[in-house]
Parts: sequence; C-alpha cells; structure tokens
Amino acid sequence: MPKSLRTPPGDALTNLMLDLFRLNSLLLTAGDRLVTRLGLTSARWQILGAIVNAERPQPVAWLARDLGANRQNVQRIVNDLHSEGLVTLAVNPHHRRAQLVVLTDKGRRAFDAAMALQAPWVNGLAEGLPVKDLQTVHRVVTALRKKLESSDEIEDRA
Amino acid sequence: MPKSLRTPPGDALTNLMLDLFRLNSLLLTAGDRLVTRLGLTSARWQILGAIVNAERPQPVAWLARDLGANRQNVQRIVNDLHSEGLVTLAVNPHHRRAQLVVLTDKGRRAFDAAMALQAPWVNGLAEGLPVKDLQTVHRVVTALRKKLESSDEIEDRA
DNA sequence: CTGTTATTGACATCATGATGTCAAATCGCT
DNA sequence: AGCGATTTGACATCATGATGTCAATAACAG
Repeated sequence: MPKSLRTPPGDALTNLMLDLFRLNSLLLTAGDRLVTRLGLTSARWQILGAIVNAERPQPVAWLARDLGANRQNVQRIVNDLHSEGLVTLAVNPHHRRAQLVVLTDKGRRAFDAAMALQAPWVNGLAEGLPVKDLQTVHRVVTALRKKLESSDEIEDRA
Repeated sequence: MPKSLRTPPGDALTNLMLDLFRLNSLLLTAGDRLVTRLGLTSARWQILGAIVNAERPQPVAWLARDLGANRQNVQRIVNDLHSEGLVTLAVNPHHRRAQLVVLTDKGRRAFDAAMALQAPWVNGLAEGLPVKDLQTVHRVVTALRKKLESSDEIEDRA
C-alpha cells in the first residue's frame, strides 16, 4: 500500500497523533486522580479555571466559547458546581436569562487547593524536559489548533 | 499568588496542557467528520487500526492494552463492529473464551477508505510545519506518556 | 492433581463530550 | 415600534471513556 500518499510532514503528524490521544487520556485521568479528594474532576477543574481566568464574571455560553467546548456540557457542569456550592449565579444587567457565573469562597478554596496539588505534580512530570522543546510543542499545538478551528469555521459557513 | 511554586519546565508544561486538550478534542471531531459517511467514528477507526497493525489476530484484551484503553470499552466497540460485519471472531486455540478479532473484507475496505480520506486531510493539516518540529513534539509527547505510564504502574502496585 | 492467582468477556454505572431541538430573551435592522 | 436573526439556557439522545463486579477460563505453584 503506497504510504506515499502522505507528504513527509503529513506522515510525521500521523505518527504523532496516536501518541497524542494516549497522552491526552493519561493527562486527564492523572488530573482526575489529583483532585478527586477535593470533589473535583478534570472537567470541573478546567471550568473553574476558566472562571478564575476570566476575572470578569461571564455567562455560561461565554465560558464555553473560551474553553472551545460545547455550551450544553459546560452548562451541565456549571449546574453541578452550583448545586455543590462552588459557584453562584449572579444577575446579568445586560441579559435576563444569561446569569453570570461567580466563584464562591468554597469554589475559590477548591481551585487554589487544586493548583497547589498541581504544582509539584507538573514539576515532576516536566522535569528534565528542555523549556525550549516544550515551547516548540506549544507552538506546533497552537498552529494545529488554529488550522482546525479555522477550517471548522469554513465548514460552518458552508 | 506565587506562581513560583512551579519550575520553568513545569510552568511551560502547564501552559501547554489546555491547548493540548483542545487540540485533542478538535482532532477527534475532525476525525469523526472525516469517516462518518463510512459508518465509522474516531474510536472505531482507531480500533480497526490496532487490528490491522497487529498483523496477527489478537483477543480484545490485547488490543485494549496496545491502545492503552480500557478492556471494557474496546470490547463494546468490537461488539459493535462485529454486529455490523466489519469484524469476525475466530476461535483461539490457546484460550476458549478469548476469541481472536479478525477484519472482514468489509472491515478492510472501510479501513482502507478511511486511510485514503486521511492522507489528503493530514497533509493539509501538516502543511508548512517542519518535520523537525513535529519530531520534537513526538519526542516530548512520548516522554510524557512514558512518565505517566510508569507512575501509573507504581500507584497500581501500591 | 489441587488450590491460588491472573486473564478474559459480560454486565452495569457514572462522567464527559457531541449533537439536535425548543422557547425565551436579546440584538440588529428597518 | 416591529420583525427576523442570534444568543442563551433547558432538555434529550447518543458515543465514548473510566470504573467496579462477576463468572468462566487459564496459568502456575505446590
């Protein structure tokens, strides 16, 4: 079978992808284990991070866009976080339905605790890897992300 | 908040992870779209790939180990593939319960068709990215994977 | 040969993500 | 002001992945 259908970069990227999927799965389960005793999961943690990172309270749909995730799933997790008191919903002066998601003290404490656990974990994981290489990885990952996102837009318009 | 809890590589890896999750999600949905008209999904495609790649027929549990996935989920998807005629189960002379998973002609055709769609897609995606950088990415990803897998083993023994 | 352990498939449960639909609310244009 | 398009949350469905349990089978130690 002619593997020559692929260009050299295409071939290199193909070889990369399976390992990428596997790394993603490993990172998620490691993250789950890391924060499980805080009542968090990777997904909840990620959403708390988006809330913290935004600085200004945002409605759910905006958080979802920031994360590149589906509105509906983010909504479900935010609802869970709300019923567990990690998050409150504040009235949005600009939109009656789209309430603003705000961290509670409990939510802030949970997020800080997660970050405190994350630091030594990620330090160990990254130990021995040149920062230069990690930056290269970041650059390539971002480039691929941009390409996929822009082709998504093209297909959406179609 | 002292970000100084993290080493420089740890910090670089942290910055990388969110984009990595997002890229993973984008790749999976792009893969789904690519092969959906073949009756495939990313997960099914990946499992067909593992069967092809193994050359010798294997039972489900071995395929799962090759993929770094859960036995139970691979089993479910293999069952689906079986009921759709992409795969047959052959008697294993060494183990009465653990039947061997074998591609049917239909399964082979579906896999080949998927790869034929994948080539131009991945070529476009990888276009302009230096092979050298992609190799660096692969090296880093593999290193991280190895670290996470070995620490998994340690925790399993505990 | 026997008892213990490991492997394997079947079954079940839950968390997450993708997708579609709907009604309410908002926005933009006229 | 009014009307259509867009945004948003609620609800539902399905695919996938992680996890646990169970019984059948196999492998191994004695």
